Amino acid sequence: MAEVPVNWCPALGTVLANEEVTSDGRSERGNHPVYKRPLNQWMLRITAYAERLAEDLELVDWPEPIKLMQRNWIGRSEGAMIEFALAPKRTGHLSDQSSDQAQQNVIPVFTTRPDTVFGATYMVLAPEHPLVDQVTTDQQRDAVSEYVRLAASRSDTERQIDSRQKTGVPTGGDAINPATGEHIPIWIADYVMMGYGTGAIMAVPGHDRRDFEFAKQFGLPIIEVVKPHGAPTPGDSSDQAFTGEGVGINSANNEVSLNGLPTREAKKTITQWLESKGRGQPKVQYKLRDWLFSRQRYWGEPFPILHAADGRIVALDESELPVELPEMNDFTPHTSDDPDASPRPPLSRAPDTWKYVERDGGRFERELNTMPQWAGSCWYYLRFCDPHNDERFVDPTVERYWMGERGIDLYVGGAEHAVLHLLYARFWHKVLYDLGHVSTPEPFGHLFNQGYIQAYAYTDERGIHVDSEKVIEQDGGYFFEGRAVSRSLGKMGKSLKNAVSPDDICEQYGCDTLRLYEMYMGPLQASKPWNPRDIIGLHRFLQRVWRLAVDEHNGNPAVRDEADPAVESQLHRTIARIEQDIERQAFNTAIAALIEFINLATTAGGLTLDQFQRFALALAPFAPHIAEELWCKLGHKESLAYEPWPAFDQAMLTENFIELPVQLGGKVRAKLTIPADASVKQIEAAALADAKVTSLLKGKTVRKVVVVPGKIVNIVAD
RNA sequence: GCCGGAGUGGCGGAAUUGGCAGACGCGCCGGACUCAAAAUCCGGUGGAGGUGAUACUCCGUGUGGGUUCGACUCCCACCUCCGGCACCA
Repeated sequence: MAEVPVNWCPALGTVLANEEVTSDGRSERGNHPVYKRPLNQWMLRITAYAERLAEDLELVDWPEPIKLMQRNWIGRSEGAMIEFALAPKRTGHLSDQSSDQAQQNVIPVFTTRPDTVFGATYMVLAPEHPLVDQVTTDQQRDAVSEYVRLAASRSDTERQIDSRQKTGVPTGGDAINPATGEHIPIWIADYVMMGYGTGAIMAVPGHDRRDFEFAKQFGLPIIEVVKPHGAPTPGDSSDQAFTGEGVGINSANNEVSLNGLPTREAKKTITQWLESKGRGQPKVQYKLRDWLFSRQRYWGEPFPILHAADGRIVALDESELPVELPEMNDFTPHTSDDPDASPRPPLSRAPDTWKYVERDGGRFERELNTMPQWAGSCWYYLRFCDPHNDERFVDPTVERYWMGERGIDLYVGGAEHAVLHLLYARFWHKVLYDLGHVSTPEPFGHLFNQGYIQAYAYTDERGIHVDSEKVIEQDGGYFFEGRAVSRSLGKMGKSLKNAVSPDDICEQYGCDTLRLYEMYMGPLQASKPWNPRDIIGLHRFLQRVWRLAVDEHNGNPAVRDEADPAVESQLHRTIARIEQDIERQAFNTAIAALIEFINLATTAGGLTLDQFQRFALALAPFAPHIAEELWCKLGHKESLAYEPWPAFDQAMLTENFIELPVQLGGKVRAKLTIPADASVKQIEAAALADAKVTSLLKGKTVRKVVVVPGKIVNIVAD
């Protein structure tokens, strides 16, 4: 538990994790403004697993973009921690300070480019940095306080929006560059974040874009200490910083020189030297922050924690678990528009019988915050393996059976969970793995990302989204409550107010049709627009199936006695196609195969009982209800769910004769019907003998004949 | 700005390994059935030219180049859209 700056969302009445706040400073759910403010909250130390969370991505079969998003979020960077000593204040009285503070007269910074330390011409502290007060001189105190006050009043979002123009003020204090021994000024500026590294930087304007902009703005010295490989001379006073790797220049003192060293070696050399002087050491830094784990919500797992009157925090005994939520009439969160409203967890209104616990003669108050929704999703997949076990959350044998060698075989989920659920669950799983409760280091062996469903969204003249269900189209424009709105395509959901309830479609067409439509829209991994107009096609398909199978007048099965050979072989082909398509998660083409088959069967005059049974089994994964109904109509008492997948005969898939296109110079000019097993020589002879081909080749010389059996013939002639 | 993904008919999409671009569905057009409509069934449907109709010809997978007998598919450069991150030192 720690008092830390957290993301407070008054409109939701709760605090949120970093991962739940969008880059424009709003809540991921609901799109409400989020404010930073210090609060005492529970945190989970996910940072302790940063290294393994990044590294173990190599163990899993996941889409590369998702792995990349996690790696970026974890943000591992290698560099060095370097200590800059504070110089005695020019006008100050260092002796005034207590020895305690004097010992802390050093500012540690993290840098990925320790090799540029000779070019560090100033330092910058974040406005919130604890040393700001100490380094500031009396002359600068007013300016600094004013800047700090201003920075605090601006939200992160504002800080980002104004980021083009750098701002800052000098503190008047100096630090000593450990490499050059020179005094360099210490500034404060909000382009340095308190939340990353140490909240302070060494500024190397010659080789960092941001430092360069800042130095230009405030006329600070720029020294070049790295030149690009192969560059003849140290650069002129260039108009931008060289941030790449190169060769060290202007970088030597009496003990160490980086001149002539390539960046990689220079880093190593200078870090070793700094370490020998007790001024630094190698360091791996992560962007990942600890996970804010408290919410001011009713619906969340209560913490098994008690607070004593004297402030002590004690955990409940295992025998007292689980803590169940109290019955409450009003469990709504306390929401507000006021950024300064204080969080009031709904459980603060719980009955005293729940809220207070007597123990050893003392009265304890239960923790009133609850866990976020992610707590459940971090381990539900384990519980699903063994849901009725009342001894353990999952039996080890059962866990090994289901979670196998590398976790869940196929986990389907959207990319929006990349740095939320998929990161959190991996973290918990690793903790459980370390504690010996699960057998694999990773929970999800194979991840498949389905695409987003997109839908039209509408914004009014203020750019605010309006309920798309209430938008009407008129004279080629779109209107909401009489006002013109503009249309765009976006991810369907609450934030764009363009969600469509599937209930209406179920109502109108049935859920088999809905299911078919969703699968038929396109590839599972692709984002695709929701277009209700297309639904009718799938509904027609199911109706055609039913009409073909059942006599409309008496409701009896309508089957023929003799199988049509063309239909029979097409059925084998269809089953084979569906098998392959399911294997590669191409449900859209599998359904196309089913439709093609039914179209053929309709034209051919129906199916036999046996054919219909096989068809029903092939249809079942896509339209389970109607397939069951069909199965029943065909005379079965038991569900088809227990039937094996219909077999197909490989021999039925191969044809005796095939049609082979013949190209002349890459353009199809003729078609050949030849035995499927014809040799290359035979195909070539047949192609050259074709009447159309010979007429087109008249007066030309054949240069080359390319024959790809079963595919194509291409004749090159001039 | 950086990192990812994607651009194919009027629309959603197909083309499994470099081998007939546009499967299948929607929409649209025409026909059958009907007093009529709906539903259903049958046929047509990338564009341009061409024909009495059939033939047939040219163009065509975001743009420009390249590799190849052959490119939606591979390579280079660019454009547009979507997603993520964004002063991370």
